[in-house]
Amino acid sequence: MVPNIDSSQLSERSLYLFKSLVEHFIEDGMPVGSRTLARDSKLNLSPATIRNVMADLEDLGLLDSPHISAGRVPTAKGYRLFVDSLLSVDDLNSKEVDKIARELAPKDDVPALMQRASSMLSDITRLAGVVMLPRPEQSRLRQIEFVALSARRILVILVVNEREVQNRIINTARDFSPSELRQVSNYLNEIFAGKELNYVRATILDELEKMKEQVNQSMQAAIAMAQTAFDTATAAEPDDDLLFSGQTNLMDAAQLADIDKLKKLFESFNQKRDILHLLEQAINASGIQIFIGEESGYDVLDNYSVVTAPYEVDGQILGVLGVIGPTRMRYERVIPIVDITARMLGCALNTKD
Amino acid sequence: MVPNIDSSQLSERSLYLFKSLVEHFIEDGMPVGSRTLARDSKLNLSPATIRNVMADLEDLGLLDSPHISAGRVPTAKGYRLFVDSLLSVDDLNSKEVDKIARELAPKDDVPALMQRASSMLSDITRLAGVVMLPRPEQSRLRQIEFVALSARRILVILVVNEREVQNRIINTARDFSPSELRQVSNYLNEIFAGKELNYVRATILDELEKMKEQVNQSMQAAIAMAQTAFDTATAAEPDDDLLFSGQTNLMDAAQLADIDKLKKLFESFNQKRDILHLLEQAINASGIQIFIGEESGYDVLDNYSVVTAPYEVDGQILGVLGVIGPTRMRYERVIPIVDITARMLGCALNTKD
DNA sequence: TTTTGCGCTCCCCGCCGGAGAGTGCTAAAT
DNA sequence: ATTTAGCACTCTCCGGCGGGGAGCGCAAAA
Repeated sequence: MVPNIDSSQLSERSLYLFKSLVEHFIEDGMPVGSRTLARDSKLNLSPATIRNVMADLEDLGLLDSPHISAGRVPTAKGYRLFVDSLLSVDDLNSKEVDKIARELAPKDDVPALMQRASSMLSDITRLAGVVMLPRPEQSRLRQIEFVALSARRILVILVVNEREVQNRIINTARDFSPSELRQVSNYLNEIFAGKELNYVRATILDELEKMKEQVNQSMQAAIAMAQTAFDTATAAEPDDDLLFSGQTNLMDAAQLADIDKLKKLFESFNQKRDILHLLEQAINASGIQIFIGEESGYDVLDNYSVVTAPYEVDGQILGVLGVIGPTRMRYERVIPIVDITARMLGCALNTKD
Repeated sequence: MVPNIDSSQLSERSLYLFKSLVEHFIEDGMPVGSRTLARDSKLNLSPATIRNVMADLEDLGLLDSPHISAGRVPTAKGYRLFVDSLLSVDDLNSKEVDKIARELAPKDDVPALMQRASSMLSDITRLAGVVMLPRPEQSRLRQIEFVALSARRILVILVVNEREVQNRIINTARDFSPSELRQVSNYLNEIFAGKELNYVRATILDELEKMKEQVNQSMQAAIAMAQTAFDTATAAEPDDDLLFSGQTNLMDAAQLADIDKLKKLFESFNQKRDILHLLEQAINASGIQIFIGEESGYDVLDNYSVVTAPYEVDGQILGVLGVIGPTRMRYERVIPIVDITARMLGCALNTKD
């Protein structure tokens, strides 16, 4: 892999021209020629000079030409340099900031809030939005309750993280009386409240072992029953952790050959696996993260870019959100939108506690 | 609107030719000419004769030709006649039946089962699958419980229809003691168990009024509190009642102009409104229902057909499922698949009770 | 170092012309 | 009265051709 280009390796003039070229291309999607660039840039240079510069930039792998006489187009590496060193980020339209703030008012439950955030992102950027839900590993058990539905069917309720509620219905081998159930829930709440779900699941059997002599038979059976509840509860949502929206925005300019790539992209949205892995990479890098084209390593993302930002509460990163669109996107607009949406989502989650 | 054609209005020969034409077109998507038809149909007729017949069929509005010299293509009305009177339905490949049966084994909770059914449909038909979740109006309250999370936050649990559980967290104006909560839930369970959710919501205030003198103050407050729970519970899922899958299957042959129509279709999947209305029409017509092209009245569905079947438990229709694809689909395959999936889903829902 | 001039390459578009597929019509055949 | 054969006609779908336009690279001049 050829190394990325650092802006210090290039003359000011080259950088300036490169920047206007990229901006120009992002604007109207056509390969940019030396004439156009000469006309539009304020430097008074002839097309020939600019051709020389562009030839150099092409040698560095920043530009490419679709065919020998067709103007230049930025490569993925070119976009990389552009967003890393040359981008002047827009101030956000205050109307848009207001809109985000309004939509992300902390009035809903968590899933609805996430859904909102995703729709937000896609609406404002006119691209596809994605939100990774807070990772269940960080879920702490707050309270557990049992409700007897009938003799042998018990509803197990897990209150997690102050706000989320999960429940499972369990068919038991024998009856449990209400007082037994109350006893078990008291016992479990005492030991496990505030602990991580995964920890609870892992240790609940050990506990049972330890308690073998101290508690009575029925209690043991009840705890074993509770364990199956945890097993299903913690294992049950491996695929429900990404929220997409606005995929149709990507169908706007899609032409002939693109449709096939787009189909593959949509399919990877459905399978979620690739996108999830990508976002997981972004979760630890604090701040905006940008994956450009094939450099992400996932070839469904060839010609598409992903702009992400983690959202956090009390400095604790809960998840990642972002936007997916063609590499040729208006980064200077998209970046602040993703950024502020992540912040506001953090706020919304915070004030709810 | 021109009336639909009844098969009795046409000669046997016309019908036979029409049928082979439609089958041929469904097979390979190209307009069918008189030569091809003459060759393939077992009748020994010359192309010229067949041209005459086709001209008649075109006059009746069953066929259309893209341009003057391009063979014929069925119109929506043509497809209508085809599926109503001419279709010979395939026996289903037993491997596929097995697959459906296996996937719809009643091991999951209801939402997962529905999701499975939808994926099923799209996988086997290679079209888009859709499942309408059981209508909440038919939900009967089975049990209501309160769990105190903290002084002023109460978790309300509604057990509905034996298997579904809904819950809401309510912030209350004042504290409620556990015993108060138990009192209220006992009271409500006594009165409302087995009643429809909407009925409960509508009458809970009246009840409160009636009881004004008979019960104490705290009880009244508690019931009022419970009402807010019902309001959110019954009003909260107006958009979460359709499950799509396999949309990407529709991107297969989509060409140039189609991409725009397809985008509109996808958008209407997201908004759900139109499709929901359509499926609601199908809920009362028992058995397979087919909407062909623009005859559905929704112009996003121009050039697309929807094949639906209601699914039921104990003769009680719970919802509708189906498949969406181009009008040019293999009805003889799709229809039995939708049919059997609906039946099996009914079974799966049944054995769970 | 920059510009000018020039020749070259390639895309795009419209045009033409022929092949192919299919039609409609008329007149002949059954 | 049907059915068929024959024929002229209409359209689409290439492939080839050619000019215009955009843009490049290179070399020589400024």
